[in-house]
Amino acid sequence: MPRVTSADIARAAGVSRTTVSYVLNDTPGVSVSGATRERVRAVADRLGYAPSAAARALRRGRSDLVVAVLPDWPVGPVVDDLLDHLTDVLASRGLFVLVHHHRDSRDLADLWRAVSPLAVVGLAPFTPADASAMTRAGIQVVGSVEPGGEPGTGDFDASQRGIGALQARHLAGAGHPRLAYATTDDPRLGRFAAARLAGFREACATLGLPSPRPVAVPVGVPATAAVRAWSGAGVTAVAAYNDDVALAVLAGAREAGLAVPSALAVVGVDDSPAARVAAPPLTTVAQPVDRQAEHLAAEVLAALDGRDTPPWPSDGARVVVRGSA
Amino acid sequence: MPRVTSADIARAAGVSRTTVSYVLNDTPGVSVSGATRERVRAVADRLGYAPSAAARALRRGRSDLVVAVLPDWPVGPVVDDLLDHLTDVLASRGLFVLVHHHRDSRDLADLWRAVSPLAVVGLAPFTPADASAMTRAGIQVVGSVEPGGEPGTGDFDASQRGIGALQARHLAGAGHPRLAYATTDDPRLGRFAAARLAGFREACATLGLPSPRPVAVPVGVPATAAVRAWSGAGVTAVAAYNDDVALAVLAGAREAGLAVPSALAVVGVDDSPAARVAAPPLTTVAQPVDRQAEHLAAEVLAALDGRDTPPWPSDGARVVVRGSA
DNA sequence: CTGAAAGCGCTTACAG
DNA sequence: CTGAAAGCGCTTACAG
Repeated sequence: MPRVTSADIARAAGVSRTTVSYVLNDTPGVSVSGATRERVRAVADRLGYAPSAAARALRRGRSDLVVAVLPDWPVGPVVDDLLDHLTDVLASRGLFVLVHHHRDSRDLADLWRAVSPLAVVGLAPFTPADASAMTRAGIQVVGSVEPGGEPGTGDFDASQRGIGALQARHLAGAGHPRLAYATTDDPRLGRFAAARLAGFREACATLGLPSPRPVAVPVGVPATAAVRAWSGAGVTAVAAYNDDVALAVLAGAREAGLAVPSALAVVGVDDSPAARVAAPPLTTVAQPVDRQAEHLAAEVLAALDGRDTPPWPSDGARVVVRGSA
Repeated sequence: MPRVTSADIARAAGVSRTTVSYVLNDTPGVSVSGATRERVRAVADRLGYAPSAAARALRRGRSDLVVAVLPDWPVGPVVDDLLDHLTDVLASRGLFVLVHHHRDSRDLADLWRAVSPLAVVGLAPFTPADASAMTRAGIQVVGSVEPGGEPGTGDFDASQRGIGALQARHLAGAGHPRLAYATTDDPRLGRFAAARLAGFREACATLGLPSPRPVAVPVGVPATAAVRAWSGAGVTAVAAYNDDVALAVLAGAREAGLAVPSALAVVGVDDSPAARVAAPPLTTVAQPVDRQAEHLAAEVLAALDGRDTPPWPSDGARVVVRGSA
């Protein structure tokens, strides 16, 4: 069966397509008699009419879509929250958020052949090439772009580094002279983990502490060997890439018979539910997801309205002190 | 600046729009001279041409989009994996998967005004109304539909119930005569949690055990009171909605001074990294995400090709026995 | 081997 | 208050 179009509605309702459009879109400033309105709606309903998104977008010259591009690594619970929030905020402007899991190796350009979003939100920095291609295609780009393709710059990386620095300062503030860093063994997390580590090491340097080499700790298995090695090297505190890694360190300490936090202090990132009920409860870094989401939404709205983008919320992450450090 | 169109390319390259389309789409069966091909591509590149997805879709009568609709509740780590996988598999057919976090209250119909997917994958059952509206709009619907709007039927619910049943059988098999069920306190999880609970209670009945009333256990805080109540009522084993809830029960047992599993056995769902390194390591139910994703992809492909949909993988979830039960 | 033309389904000035 | 017509940008039969 062929698709039901607005012409079908018009014919069946005995009006023009113009009127159908006016009624179905509640176009302001036009007056259509109540009876006609009702008839058009009834017919549309009866025929199961669904307007063509493609035709709408083509004619209007824009869509109501915002695409959020997720990076090539496991994002963790924080990002899901963030996307939910973003969806809610943009919904109030009639926009729909669609998320693309950018795991495959295809070029983003291919995606834009399939969908024309009004704006794109990057949860990880875009390459300059991707960013300029999108801009030229008339898509608003929100989220950071690596200037010159070099990591380590931009708001996004800055905020990640801030997290690492927070961990270092907390641990140093508790009097630990020798820190370790437990990073992830997931290769996809490369640059994300790198930013947190970099912030951690910079802070160590600033504090006059030795900058540790990172140790890769797989999640879901007790990091017993790593804990023993640290213990042997005089390390009394370790910062982890995230809570899952921190939990693996905690389990390693348990296996190795090291008391936490007296013999080994541990601090994670994410403030996950599991971290809150660990033994001992995990000290961790919490990111203000709500504020981040609101900021992202504000950036999208600003870009669409041609206003200047608001500055990043500065005082974002904070240490949640619990039992482990 | 106005959008660059294929007409601009044609003009600049001194060819017709037909030729531009042939070259840029690598249309098979047409022969365009190598020189022309090169020139067209060069011009398109120089001008930063990006074809209009809307026009393409309108003309072709279909898009290359598959929208996955996430339900109104926190999905957990399993679903992220599943979506990544689905994205990969469908990419090999030139399809793009876009995820919609269906948290807002808007009708799905509104979404279809903004985007016309080829198919929609529901990670939770669709209402019959939504399903039929999508079908009438020419969208292939994959994933279960509630027949008559009643929960509890369909492949999806069946598989969720299987999880609850698995927990009950495992606990009963270990000789526990009196079981408890710890459900989530998240109101959004309503029917999802309900399906697991229903499966659990049915299995209890079949096994001749009393069917417990569920107790809501918030995640991230030790469920000490709940544990004490169970203990006082002679309960020696509890099944949890998921690992986060199970971890909260574990923490409650710790606080209440109950040894796990000897005084209280606990079994979760998800096989999360945190569960694997808990103290004691959590016994849990693992779902075969890869197989589920492959099945979902197969369903989409079958729907698009007009073939019959393959049956659900039957032997899905399994208990991973660790230290807690 | 290449081009002129039709048409996908909508919205919106414009004319009555 | 309502309708005829143009045009968004593409692809693809069709004609040369």
